[in-house]
Amino acid sequence: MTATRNLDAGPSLRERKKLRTREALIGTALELFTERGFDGATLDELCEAVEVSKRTFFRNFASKEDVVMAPTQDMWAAFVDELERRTPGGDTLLEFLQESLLAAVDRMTDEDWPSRVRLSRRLAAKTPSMDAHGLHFCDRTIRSSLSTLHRRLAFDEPQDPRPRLALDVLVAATRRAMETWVELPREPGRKALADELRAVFAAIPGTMTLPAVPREAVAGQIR
Amino acid sequence: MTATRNLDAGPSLRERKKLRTREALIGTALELFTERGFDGATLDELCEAVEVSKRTFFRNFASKEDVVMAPTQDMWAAFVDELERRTPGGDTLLEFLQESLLAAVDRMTDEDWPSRVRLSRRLAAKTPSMDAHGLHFCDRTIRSSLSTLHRRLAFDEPQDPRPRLALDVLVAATRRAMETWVELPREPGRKALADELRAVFAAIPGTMTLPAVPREAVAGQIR
DNA sequence: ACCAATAGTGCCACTCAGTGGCAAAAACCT
DNA sequence: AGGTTTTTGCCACTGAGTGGCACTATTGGT
Repeated sequence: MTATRNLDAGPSLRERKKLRTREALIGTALELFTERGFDGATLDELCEAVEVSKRTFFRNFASKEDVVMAPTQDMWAAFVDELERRTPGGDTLLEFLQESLLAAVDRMTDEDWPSRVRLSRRLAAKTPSMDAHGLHFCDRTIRSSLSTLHRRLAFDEPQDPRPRLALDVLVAATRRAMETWVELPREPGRKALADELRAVFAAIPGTMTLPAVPREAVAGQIR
Repeated sequence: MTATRNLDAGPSLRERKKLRTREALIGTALELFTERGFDGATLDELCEAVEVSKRTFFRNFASKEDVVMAPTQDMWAAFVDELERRTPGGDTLLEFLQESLLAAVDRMTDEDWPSRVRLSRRLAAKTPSMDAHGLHFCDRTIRSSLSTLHRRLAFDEPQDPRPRLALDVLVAATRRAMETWVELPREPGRKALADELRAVFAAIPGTMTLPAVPREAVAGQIR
């Protein structure tokens, strides 16, 4: 008479097992690709290392790029979720988005999330197709967030491009913050990433008014 | 005694021939993919239609996506070129970037550039891998523009994220403008695109201060 | 007009990402 | 235990992209 788990929750054995192979695929992929390069290792090799069929890989991930992007995607998923839950505190939309993203980063409690993101971003920097995949995922996140915003917030006109631009600014700032965070020495964690994010966020308003000052033209003059 | 074309310029016969097959590939690709879908037509079919070997295709374009993106890429290349040539008129960086982009659009004099871009963008909207490719190209453009800006303009600190954010904003605004331009009726031309761009550019400053107003919470309340 | 150098092309075989179908196995629920 | 469902493995297949080599066309010099 095995205990029925109708209501008492807890993920089923099946689900845990699936999660475990998923995690194994992500971890091994990051190791393997970091070691031999994204193009230097084939999917067959990865699947052999994890002892899983290629078919199973594609039931977990949409593409070879996808598995590497998983850590970053977790963060963006949490961000969208935060947008869904939080109520804006009477400030500007941009501040609301920033708070939501910081909250999302704060939810990435998995111990080796930072190091995985770092490996992932470094790979993306070297592999065009992976970077493209990441960009496209950001774009999908923007669209999904946009519909959430339109559902939960009140805007004057439905065609206003400003909410969308605000999301683009947020994503750009985040990418920028990650870029510098990845290069930081001593493998910093979530906290340091949050600091980088706040620093870039603080620079946003000044972006609009930044003057364009040409370098002394004479300096380049001949003779 | 064939005329030697040492100095008298003009593209050589070889170059013109190459250009012609390149144009043929772009035009036929847009037709074919629009008709049967990006994934519905294979490269072999395209090559057969243009009477060119697949090998030749890949000498002209880096990927299947690349050929479709060519028209948009032309515009961004002109933009980078404008950044190189123009001198900022004492305004803000963002205005300088906007002027440069409008100038680039103005240089797209090829008669069927607008319709090609339209087809291209519509395909990208339906094909994730193509959209990703386009995004990645925008990112490459940003990086290239950034180094041009750092060379030609004077910024206080080299690590300042604001120039980069400004470029991100420009690209986001441009994508947004194109999105609505593509959906316009009656197949408008460059002029209409410039108008859309100006409209979105005008909305940029307001993006920073756009308030986040929650929809009446009671509306969603149960009972 | 002819020739040597060079750029561009076609063809062929190959690797590898990604997909569909079906049968085997594992986990689930009485 | 037994019947159901979910997950996996295997196999064959399509199609993108690459490398190599021989072939042709263009070019510039003589």
